[in-house]
Amino acid sequence: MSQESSLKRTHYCGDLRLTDAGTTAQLNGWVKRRRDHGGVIFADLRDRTGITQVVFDPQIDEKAHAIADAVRSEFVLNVSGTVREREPGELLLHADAAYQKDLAEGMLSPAFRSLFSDTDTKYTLSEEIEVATRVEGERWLLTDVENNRTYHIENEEAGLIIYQGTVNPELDTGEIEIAVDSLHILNTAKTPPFPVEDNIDVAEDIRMRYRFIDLRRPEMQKTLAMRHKAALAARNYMNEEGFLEIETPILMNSTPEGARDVLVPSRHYPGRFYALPQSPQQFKQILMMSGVDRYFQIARCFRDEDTRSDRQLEFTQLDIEMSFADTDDVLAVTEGLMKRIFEEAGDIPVQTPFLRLPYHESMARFGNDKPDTRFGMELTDLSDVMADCDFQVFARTLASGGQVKAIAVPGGEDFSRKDIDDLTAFVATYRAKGLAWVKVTAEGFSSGIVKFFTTEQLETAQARTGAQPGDIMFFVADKPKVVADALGYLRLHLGKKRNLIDETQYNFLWIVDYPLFEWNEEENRYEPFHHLFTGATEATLPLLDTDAGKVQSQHYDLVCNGYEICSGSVRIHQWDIQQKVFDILNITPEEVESRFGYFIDALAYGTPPHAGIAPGLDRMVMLMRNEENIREVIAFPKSQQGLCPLTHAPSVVSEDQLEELSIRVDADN
RNA sequence: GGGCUCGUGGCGCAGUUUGGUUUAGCGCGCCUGCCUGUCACGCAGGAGGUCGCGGGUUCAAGUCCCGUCGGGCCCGCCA
Repeated sequence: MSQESSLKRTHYCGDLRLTDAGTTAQLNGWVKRRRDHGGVIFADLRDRTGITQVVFDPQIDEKAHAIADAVRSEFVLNVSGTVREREPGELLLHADAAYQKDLAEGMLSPAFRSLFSDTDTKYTLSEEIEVATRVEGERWLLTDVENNRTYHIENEEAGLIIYQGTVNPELDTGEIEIAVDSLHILNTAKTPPFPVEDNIDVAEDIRMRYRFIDLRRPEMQKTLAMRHKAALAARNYMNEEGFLEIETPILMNSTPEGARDVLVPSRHYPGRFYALPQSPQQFKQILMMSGVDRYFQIARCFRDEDTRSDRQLEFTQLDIEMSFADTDDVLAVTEGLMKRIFEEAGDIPVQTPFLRLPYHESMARFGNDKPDTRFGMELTDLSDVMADCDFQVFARTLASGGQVKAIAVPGGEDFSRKDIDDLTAFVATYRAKGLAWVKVTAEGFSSGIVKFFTTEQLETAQARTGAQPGDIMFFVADKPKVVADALGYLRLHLGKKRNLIDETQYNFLWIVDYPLFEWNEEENRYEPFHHLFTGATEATLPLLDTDAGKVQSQHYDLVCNGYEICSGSVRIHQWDIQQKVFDILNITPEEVESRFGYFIDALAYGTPPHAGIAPGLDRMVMLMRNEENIREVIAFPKSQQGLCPLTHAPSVVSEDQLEELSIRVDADN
């Protein structure tokens, strides 16, 4: 047998079960931990599927045992041997469920101790006892440190069941082990900077610097596998629905609209640059003009803007476009896609169709267009009742065209002065100048500002916010945008902080009926609310000529648990309407020609009505994995400053390379 | 572009407020030895630190000041 074939594994480390006992098996993997008992050595062998305990016993193979002496964490091993049943958990005794308290507190009562010694004096517990809770209220591991003995305790209907044995109920493979008769150390390893296990407390930059070790952790392997499954589910679904996967260029033209482009210098054309796609928007529309009918692509997109915990310089979208389709068609396909991905990759049941919420209603009730609807605390408008109140902050704001809105926080009566100060600082980041509050107590309203309001005003506030005795009402008075931001983010902040959110819930929600244009106060002109090629609803199309601000677009966003996960629209496919949009936006024919010439030209050669959408893969995986940080679901993410912690990209290039590109670097920057 | 925050053995932290009894401490990990049933093994012993970097104040700086680099969160930005 060649070396290569002799190392071929028969199973993955997570595969073996009791039914395999008696057979032989060969495993490859990394050593999670080695436990040397002098006479016998245990090691937990890990690969991406799980862990199997391997035993090096000199009575089985003296040579393997001798080699195992040198084995350390993260060594790469090949082992073969017999799959052996572990000693089953020997039932030791039953105990009353009342002893749960002993276990929870880790302080064993004399009565609990005597249970052990009454069974058999050899089980007498020493003074040094460690209790580890495996599952709260259900399973514990009790270790008698001095006697070096371990007991598994389970809470079942009959009470606590205590057993002793070598089965490890924590491992899927815990009923067997491998009695090793042959060991090859395939490679040694330096001591890892942190242990390869879940729930480690290690700074993110350390994890990123050693990402190849970090990714070995079971949770990370799970994420990588889920990401793969999500992409696979999407591909299969789109294929079944008749979509063609087509690649579009990574090197394309810079578009001055929108986010900053990531630029790539051209060697053939000094001073000219390619841009990496912010999305394949124009190409996918051209594919519709090209008769492709239904297109999709798992597309890498690039936006050179500062990152956030849910934003990266490069990210992945499931880019979709379909011809002869309207809003309902796109939403239906997307709902099916979400159902398929979340159920297949995340094992998360999804009910379709999704609710549709008009943009203005979302803004009014939640302060933004990506509401987390897993909890209440909705925003309520009090502008009408507060207009003639004696609280000058409110009255003056309202007199100058502002707004007063409020939310009620359940159980917020216990907020201290400092809590409220902290929350005031929190809303200040959204430019709110203050945060007024009134507590609702059993005795009535309580706050320094109660005297400025009539009872009727406060009762109306209570009725509208739904505040109950024991709650607190927070008010913000300002320009509508500030009120929406401040209270919207305060709602989210408190929802998380006060544990009002059911983490197991997935609330999918369409946001629809967006305006087509947004008025830019400073520059005194309209701007596209989304992009230049978004179509208008048929009903509001005539307003293009009369009142552009009131035109509704055929744009839609899909929101889940506070994250925008898809964004799309029915596109403009008629030249005359596109022209009107350019006119309203004051884009001159010369500009149109130079920026979108090819696109406008194509539009005139028989463009079918078409519509599309782009679900964000990263955010979907974040949601399914319950992660709040996008870096957790990307194999090799960049830091907040856009650096690759592993390769240190971007890097300085040679003078020769720069010269070829006709680029001179300003050394001061 | 801006605000906040962190940086102390391999990792996680304490010490910095008010400069000096701290020889910079603790837990984990690591190394050596012992141990045949552990799975967070145990026991005994041991090694390991330019306190991010540079400058300054001072008799004296991990601690105070200035600058700088790096990580994170957020605002702006992200059609």
